[in-house]
Amino acid sequence: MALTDDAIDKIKQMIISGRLAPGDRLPREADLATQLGLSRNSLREAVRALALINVLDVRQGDGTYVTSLAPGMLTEAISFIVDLQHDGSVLEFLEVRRLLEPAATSLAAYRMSDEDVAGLADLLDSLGESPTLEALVENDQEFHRRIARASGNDVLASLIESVSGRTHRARVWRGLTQDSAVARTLDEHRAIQLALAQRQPDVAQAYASVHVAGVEQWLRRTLAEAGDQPNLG
Amino acid sequence: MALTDDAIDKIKQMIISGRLAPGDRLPREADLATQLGLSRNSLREAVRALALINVLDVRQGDGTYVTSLAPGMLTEAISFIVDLQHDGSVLEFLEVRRLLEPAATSLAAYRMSDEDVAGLADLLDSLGESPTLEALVENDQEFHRRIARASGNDVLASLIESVSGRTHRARVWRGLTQDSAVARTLDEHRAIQLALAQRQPDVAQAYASVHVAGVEQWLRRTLAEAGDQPNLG
DNA sequence: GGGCAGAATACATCCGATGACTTGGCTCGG
DNA sequence: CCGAGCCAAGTCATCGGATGTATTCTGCCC
Repeated sequence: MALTDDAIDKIKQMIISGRLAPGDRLPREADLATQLGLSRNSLREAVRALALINVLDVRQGDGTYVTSLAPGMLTEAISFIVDLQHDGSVLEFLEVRRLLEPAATSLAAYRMSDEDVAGLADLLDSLGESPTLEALVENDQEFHRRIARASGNDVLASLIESVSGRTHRARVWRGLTQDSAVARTLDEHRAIQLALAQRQPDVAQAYASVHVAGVEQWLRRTLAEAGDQPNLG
Repeated sequence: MALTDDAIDKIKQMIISGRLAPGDRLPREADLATQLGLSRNSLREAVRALALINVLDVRQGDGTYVTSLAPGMLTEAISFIVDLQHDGSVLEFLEVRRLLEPAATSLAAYRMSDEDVAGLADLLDSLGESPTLEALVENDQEFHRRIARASGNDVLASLIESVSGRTHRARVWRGLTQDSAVARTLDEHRAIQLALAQRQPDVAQAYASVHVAGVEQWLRRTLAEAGDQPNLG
């Protein structure tokens, strides 16, 4: 079907060409439809599709706007797609995460501000003695999110956040079934934070590698033992 | 707006839960609309949005199907989003590519079949003596695509393909403005192929790093000299 | 058995109408 | 003069139905 797809492409081109800048408001549905030579319904399908991947922001009663288009917007969109991957590819996502996370951690050792490094320690402290598994995983995600952001590369941070979401359930599962996992996670977080504080990129990177590889190895072993995959959902 | 968004989410959940498996055909628009309790128009918006990111495959006169959902489908969807990033983030994409590409090349040194390694040599040979810039870039992309695929990690391959698309224009630009770039690219490709053939992961990885870093450094220098960004479009 | 015409099926597109939400201005009381 | 609340305009949300178009299947004809 050419018509609606054309519309999607035209809007995309308007943005790429700069005719529509981030924050700009689009013409009314009716006007834009006329402009592009199609009906309002067809245009709406195009707009909806672009809104799903966060390119457009539709506000009822107000209008439709172009989003910031910052790399950060990649996260949600990619996460949506990533959610649909089957469990069979969790290992692949973990493998990718093992490539990205240490790199980001290394960069963060150079670039993270002293305040933010201290903030990481506070974050870890906030967990208390015997946190719930839920709180732990939440804390885990926030810890890595902050480090990814501190890498100074928004694209990298977005990708990490996206693929991490996919491995989330695996981490919960591990916490439930492997007693030592919780303590080990906490220890490794401490070690990473310390390396960041001491501005040792290589050490921070190594700990990050170990950290992700731990989950990966556990999952590999679990899958091999079980003979098939655990229900990660 | 809850209604259409709900529909998107419901379809997504049907897929995640397994009620809709890859390859399955969805009920007719009218039926599904009734099932989900909304009008055909609204449903169509939801379907269109999911089709844009390759989750659904709509065939006029036939029906709507769930795609394979293989990690490979990530590529097109992510590329679409990546296309919309502004030139300012090209460096960030290159930085990420510099993380992923060497890793994939290293893996390929272990996993690529002998035939495929030989095929890489053929691919490079096919360029001839003095290729056009267009042919070179095309050849360049195919070369890296094959290596990425050979990593055995489809998620990794998809991500590489996505971010590489974004750096494509930068590479063309470099070929146009830096005389030595063409010869250097060819040399580095040869070196990577050779390392793969000799099953030297570390060497292959190093050359891949150098290869990407070359573009990156050139772009950094160019941006610094120009004081602003070249028009990469 | 093969090919073609036509029916059946399903998506594509459009139109017009009505509802719902947001914003901003305007009125009115303090 | 200022603020609260009301009101109207603008815009998207949703619907139902009608018509066009592409694909597939079926059955007839050769």
